[in-house]
Formats: sequence, C-alpha cells, structure tokens
Amino acid sequence: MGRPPDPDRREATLARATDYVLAHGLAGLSLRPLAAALDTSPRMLLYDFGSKQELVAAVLAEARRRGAHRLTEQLPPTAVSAEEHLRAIWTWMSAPERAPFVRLFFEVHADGLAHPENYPDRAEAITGWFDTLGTTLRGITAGPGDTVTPTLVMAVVRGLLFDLTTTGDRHRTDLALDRFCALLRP
Amino acid sequence: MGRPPDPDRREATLARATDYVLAHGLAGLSLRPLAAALDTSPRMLLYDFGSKQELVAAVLAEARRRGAHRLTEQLPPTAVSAEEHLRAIWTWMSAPERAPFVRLFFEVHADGLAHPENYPDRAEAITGWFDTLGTTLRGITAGPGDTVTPTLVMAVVRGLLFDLTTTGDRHRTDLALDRFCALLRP
DNA sequence: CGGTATATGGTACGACTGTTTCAACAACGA
DNA sequence: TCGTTGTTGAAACAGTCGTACCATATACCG
Repeated sequence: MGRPPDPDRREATLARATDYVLAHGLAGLSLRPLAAALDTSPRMLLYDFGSKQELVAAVLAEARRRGAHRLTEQLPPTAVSAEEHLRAIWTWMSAPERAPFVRLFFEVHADGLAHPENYPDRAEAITGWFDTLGTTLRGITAGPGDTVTPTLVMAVVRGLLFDLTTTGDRHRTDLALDRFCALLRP
Repeated sequence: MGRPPDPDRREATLARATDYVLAHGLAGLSLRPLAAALDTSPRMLLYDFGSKQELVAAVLAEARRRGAHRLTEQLPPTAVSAEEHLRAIWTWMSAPERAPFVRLFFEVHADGLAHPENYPDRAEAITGWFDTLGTTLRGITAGPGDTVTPTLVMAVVRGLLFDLTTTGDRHRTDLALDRFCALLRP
C-alpha cells in the first residue's frame, strides 16, 4: 500500500550529475549549484544519495562504468599487432572527447594523494589494465604473468596525457608516442 | 621616519607556509588553520601577501624554487651516460623525501585542468626540462633541438610516479624503469 | 615628549557549505 | 474517504570561508 517508489529518478539524476561532474570537475563541486543545474534541489540529492560523499562515490562509479564500456567497444580486436593496439589506446585516450574523463581521472588521483582513505580501491585503476594489456600486447611482453611491460606502456600513456593536458602540444606528444613505438620494435 | 619595516617576517612565514602546504596539500588549504599552525593570524597573512591567491602563488613559487635547487645540486655531472642520468632522475624523484613535492605537483596539475587561468605559465613545468635533458641525454636524442626524446623520457618518469603514488608498488615501477632503460640501449 | 610609520589583535560581514527539520503534497490500496 | 508510503519545498542550523574595518601596540625620528 502507499505510493510506489520511483527507482528511475535516482538513476536519471545520477546520469545527469555525472555529466555535470565531467563538465565542471570534482574540485569545487557543491550541492546547490549542482541541484540548480539538474533542475532539482539539494534536498532531493540528499534524499536520493544520503550524503554528498555517497553521491560523489556514485558519480565516480558511473563515470568509470562509462569509460570502461566505451573502451571495450572501441579497441580493435586481438588480431592486430601490439603496436597498433598501443596506438589505438593513445588515439582513443588523447581524443578531445575523452578530455573530461582524463581530467576527472587526474582530479581523483590528486585527491586520493591527500585523502587515501576515501579511495580504498584506487590501485585497481592501475592494476586493472594488466589483464587487458597482457593479452593485447602479446609479443612484447615477457610471458603471460608479466606486469612490467603493461606498467611501462600505461606509464607512457599517462605521462603523455599529463603533458598533453598541460601544454596542449599534440604534435610533440604524438611524436613521443611514435618514438616509444619505435623503441618497442625489436 | 616611523617604525622600520621588517622584510624578514614575510619570508619567514613564506618558508613555513610552504612547509605547511607541502605537508597538508593545496586542496583544502584555509587561512585560519594555516595561520594557527604558523603561530600567526589570518590578518597577518593577508597583510603580508595581500590575498590568499597571492599567498598560494608565492608558496608555489617557493616550492618550485626549492625543488629546482635540490635537483641541480643532486644530479650527477654531465660526464656520466644518459642511462645513468635517467636512473638518477628516477631515483631522486621517486624517493620518499620527494613525496610532498610530487603530491603538490599533481595537485597543481589537477587544479590547472579546472582553472587554467590561474596558472598562466604552467606549460613551463613541462618544457623547462627540455634544455636540461637535451644536454644530459646527449647520445640518445636526435640532435640538439630534439624535444621528442625528453618528452618521452619525462612522460615515463611522470607516468611511473603516477603509478607509484597510487599503488605504492615500488618494485614493479622500478622494474618498469629498468625495462625502459633496456629499450633505450641500441 | 609628539609625530609617524609599520605591525597586530579583535571582530564582524556576507557568502557559502553540507545537512536537518518541519510541513505539505502525491499516489496508491482498502 | 482514509491511512500509508513516497516525494518534495522552504527554511533554518551550525559551521567555514576570504576579507575588511577599526582600534591599538610597537618602534623609530625629531
């Protein structure tokens, strides 16, 4: 009896809140401006998510879900070479459409350095690549259990993303990836 | 006539404020706790620095000054090989004593992504390395004006620092740098 | 001493924060 | 229609923020 709950509302506001965070960043996030942009109220945000902290956690989970989904459907099949895979990853991650995700990624990392207790599984954002890259980079790695090569490859990608987002110099960063690919060729 | 100004006071509080920011981070920096930790008052901080923004700018300049000073006196002379130079850079930057600087570095980068207008010369933090590395990596670079090799080298260092500060896995990141050095050998 | 400049302390302002409280409204079953 | 449950608005609470204003203290010169 009584009014039936509306589970869609929470998911809808979560989706739009994720858009907002991707657009405006995590640093200065505040409930009142967020609610205003979402045509709702801080009251409802707390009603749906309990607290700001839980809201942020839900938004980060949703953002990661989107990123992972987009990546798996974008990367080429395992048939192509390791170098082509690496180039595809760089092209995909450095594309302007991914800029909001990249910014959020760096923002979360920086906040995690100051408050590690809020991100209990933040290492997974690094180690989660090993399984995927271990297979797609087959031919470069030194065996199936090799984590060193994926570590280096992703360090290059993240380091070049750091450079690109700071300087905006796409040409130079693209050339640096070319150089790395050349080094990988035996 | 009148009471003589005390220029040392501002520098002394700047030094201690820099210590505080390196220890506590930039994100949640607030005048009142900062002043309490420095045995002074928010009133005096504004009196000496004009505004919080100028204080932060002064602190960041001081932090960069310290980092640059420490680095130039630590790196080996130009006589050693490029690989030894790279290893020295990694050893120095990944040392636990540098962790506060590294954290501040990533924090500033993340904040710069959201508010680029506050960091008009943030690209210098990247390109400033080219002159130094261009000479010390002589033998690996493709000429004196080559910016691609320093870009890749520093991307590896920053990417591995990102990994290390997230996962804390020093062994794996050290091995990844070994792998990169092996790739650099012709 | 007075005059004058720098250095401080105290306090309050206005704007913001996340959160709570109270009340009302909406949609359903009986 | 009534009770019940989910939803929503308005307002207030307790706090923090950067900053400005006003008075006072301190240290120098003449």
